[in-house]
Amino acid sequence: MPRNRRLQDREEKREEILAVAQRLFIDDGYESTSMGRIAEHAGVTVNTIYWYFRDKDDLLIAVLDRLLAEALAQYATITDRPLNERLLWAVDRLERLHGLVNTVHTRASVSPAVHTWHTGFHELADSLIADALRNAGAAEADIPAMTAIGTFVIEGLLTHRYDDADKRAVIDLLVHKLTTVPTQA
Amino acid sequence: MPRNRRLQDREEKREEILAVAQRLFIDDGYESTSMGRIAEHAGVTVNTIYWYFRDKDDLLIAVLDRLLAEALAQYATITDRPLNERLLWAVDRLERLHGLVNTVHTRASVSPAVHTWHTGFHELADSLIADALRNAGAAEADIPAMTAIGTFVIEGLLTHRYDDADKRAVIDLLVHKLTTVPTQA
DNA sequence: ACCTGAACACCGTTCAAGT
DNA sequence: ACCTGAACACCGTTCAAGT
Repeated sequence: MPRNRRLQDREEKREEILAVAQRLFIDDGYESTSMGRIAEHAGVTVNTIYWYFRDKDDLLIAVLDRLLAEALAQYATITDRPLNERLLWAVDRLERLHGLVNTVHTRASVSPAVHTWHTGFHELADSLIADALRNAGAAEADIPAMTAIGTFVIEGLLTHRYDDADKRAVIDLLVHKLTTVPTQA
Repeated sequence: MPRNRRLQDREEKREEILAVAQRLFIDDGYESTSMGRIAEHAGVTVNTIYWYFRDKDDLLIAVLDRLLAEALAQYATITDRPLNERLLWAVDRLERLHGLVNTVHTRASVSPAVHTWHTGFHELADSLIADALRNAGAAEADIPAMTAIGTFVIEGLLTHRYDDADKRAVIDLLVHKLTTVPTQA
């Protein structure tokens, strides 16, 4: 089957470039990683990368999709844990990627493709957080604003570095304040 | 007074470059603004910029200090307003600069000078928010975590675009939840 | 279909040379 | 002290040419 063999080779090569790009983007940062270095580590010429990917942002999006799929698969295994545990898990899980969070924000303002990915990502993240808040008993009217706050706190904990105790304190306080009914002091 | 004349000229030239850089950084973004375009708009050669500033990050920091001083001066005039009004003011005031927020985060991981500026900025912002929370009657033990949450929500509202009604909803909910004493539902 | 060598336009930065 | 012309090493991307 030459047709299948070909297709598999193509997929393998693409995957290899992707794996190299992912490692370099995470370890050294998107900006500090030149197409030349990716090519070098993958054992190809720069132009070859452009055969498999439209441009550097397209490569970034492919890496992001790869990471997102992996994270979602893992998240599915802990959906029964309490809300604060799940948020802490998400922050710990995504902490290695904090550089990419910034990169997405930066590139989204320049690349329409990254902007689209970013929008889609937040729709997904928002629906996950909204579901979690509903399960934790939050008032329906407050869900959209609460979801935004949850997203911002996760992003904030990712992009600014906090130690484990502080992360837990922030998340516990947030969940406690958001999911209990307030009465004026 | 040739000495003073000289000093004034120098200060004027520096200010002119700075003003051009600030406008271009805000309007077009830090990455999209080349040193060449700044020089062109300021009517000098690229090398001249390097006479007044160490490098592009140093220029960025000078712009940030300029913007911060201006914002702080304006903030001083509204310190008597309630907490949610002040937070909303800050978001509206800084919204034009949302691109620079990202830029600071990106450059902080590459330039030690920007990293130092970013750290100093957050110390200042944290102390302002902590004071505001104390005045609003927040429990002392919760202040650090609350301050982090406040910072993250402001940054989130800046970097993701929300319309006025949504911004207000998020801030009002946040302030309400943080500054009232909760009791279990 | 897949890959390359060589070029393109651009970038931030430097340096010897001028005044 | 201040400014320039010209260069440097690098960047993402393209293209004609090969197989």
